[in-house]
Amino acid sequence: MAAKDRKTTLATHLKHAILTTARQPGADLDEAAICAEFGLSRTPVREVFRELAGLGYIDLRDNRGPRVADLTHTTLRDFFLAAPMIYGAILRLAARNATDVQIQALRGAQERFRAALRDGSTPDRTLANNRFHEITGEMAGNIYLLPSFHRLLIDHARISMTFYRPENATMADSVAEASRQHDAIIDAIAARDEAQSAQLAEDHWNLSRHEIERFVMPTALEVPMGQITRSSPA
Amino acid sequence: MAAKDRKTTLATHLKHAILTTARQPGADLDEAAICAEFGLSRTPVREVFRELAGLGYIDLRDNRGPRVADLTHTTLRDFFLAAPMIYGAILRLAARNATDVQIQALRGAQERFRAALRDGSTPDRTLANNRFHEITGEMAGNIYLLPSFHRLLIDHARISMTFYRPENATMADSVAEASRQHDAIIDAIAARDEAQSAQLAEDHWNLSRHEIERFVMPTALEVPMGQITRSSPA
DNA sequence: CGTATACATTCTGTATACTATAGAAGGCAA
DNA sequence: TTGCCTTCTATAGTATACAGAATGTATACG
Repeated sequence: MAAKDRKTTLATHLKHAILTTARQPGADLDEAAICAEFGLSRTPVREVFRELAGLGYIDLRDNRGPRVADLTHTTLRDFFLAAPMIYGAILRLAARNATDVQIQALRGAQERFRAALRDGSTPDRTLANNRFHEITGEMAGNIYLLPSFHRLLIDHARISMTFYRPENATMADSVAEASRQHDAIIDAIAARDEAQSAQLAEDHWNLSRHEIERFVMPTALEVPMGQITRSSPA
Repeated sequence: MAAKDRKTTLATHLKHAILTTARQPGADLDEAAICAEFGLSRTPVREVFRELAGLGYIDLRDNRGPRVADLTHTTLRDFFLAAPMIYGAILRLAARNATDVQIQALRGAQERFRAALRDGSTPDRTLANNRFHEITGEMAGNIYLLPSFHRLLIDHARISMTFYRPENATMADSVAEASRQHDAIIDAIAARDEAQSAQLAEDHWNLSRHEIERFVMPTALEVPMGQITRSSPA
């Protein structure tokens, strides 16, 4: 019995570590080390690897250790193309199909998100936000859209790690605005207002896109030539 | 070396068998039997199971044997909602991103599809058609859309098995029309005409949808009451 | 005669031992 | 000295044995 628990623990640990970039994109996963750390033999560990690979968290290569899924400028471009469409569809369907129980779950997730904004760490905020959107996916309940949606959420979370770190007033404003949008999304879903829900998906995406653009193209350092010691994070 | 080949053989065998409904939706997979048939021990077989589960071919349940992914009225409803959007996006991106090599590959796939229509079996046609569309997915090359696209293709293939069996003139016409649409799709992609490509996706989907509707709601048997011996296939 | 419980059998899950392969390092030859 | 080939080592992959869970059947009791 304990073994199955350890296996689940490992899977959720890896998911969280990858979503929060505690394990960074492209990082190698050491099978032996993980076996030791979680008290599992190689077989179940490898099965977890395959499972996470199917979900898009990690990449498997033949005769080589698995790696955390990469996150490059190419994938980011794909992300910008796919996200608005999928997010819109998911929230529209969420408004159409959500059950009362799910709406309560979404309210709970938003409560935890707000709590994380108040007094949580950056990973806490990212995971809470991720959970909120995962629930909207469960509400939509379309088995064909969910796999793409989940992959988008994975990379959205990883990018978010940079901007749920409210280092300045602008970011703090954005995060507060995102939280307000979450509330509006809950209301639209509860009211079964598909059009409004889709509109909010677009708004929420635009806000996020703004942050992502700032992540990709950060404002240049305003330092006179010759004084720069390190370039801005890629 | 041979073992890895057998593993690959098993994976492709299962994929084909599931796509062509040789293994029917919901059917149990007997681990021991498959081990014996493909000369593999349980470990690699189970890894293949997990891989196929990630791709959407089969479902895994705890402490129970795996099953071929189900195909019910619920999933069919999801299919109708998601397919037009994803197919449209994929073909639009295919027109945008296709390389010359890929276009040649698509031409080859269409050639094989035509050959299968001429003198192939129903599974041959289904697999050839599946391959054609898989290549369009490769052309689009958007890692976030592909997982959903692949799941749609799996179930599209399984449904197609009923209507690539040209039992009457209407079906034969539809299949011929589908083939012509494939040609048009190749032309649109080669011409980098995104709008035309998206339009053809919609046309192609509508044709397919027509067949699927006939699959779901077959025309009632025109037999006087009291003479019916067996109902039409579900 | 029906139902419930206990036991047995079968199958899923895990651990460990063994095999194969890829990468690295060192040696030999040019 | 450098380039290539060979060998060695570390790691991925496979097989098998063992443990545990679930289901089905049989028997006993109500």
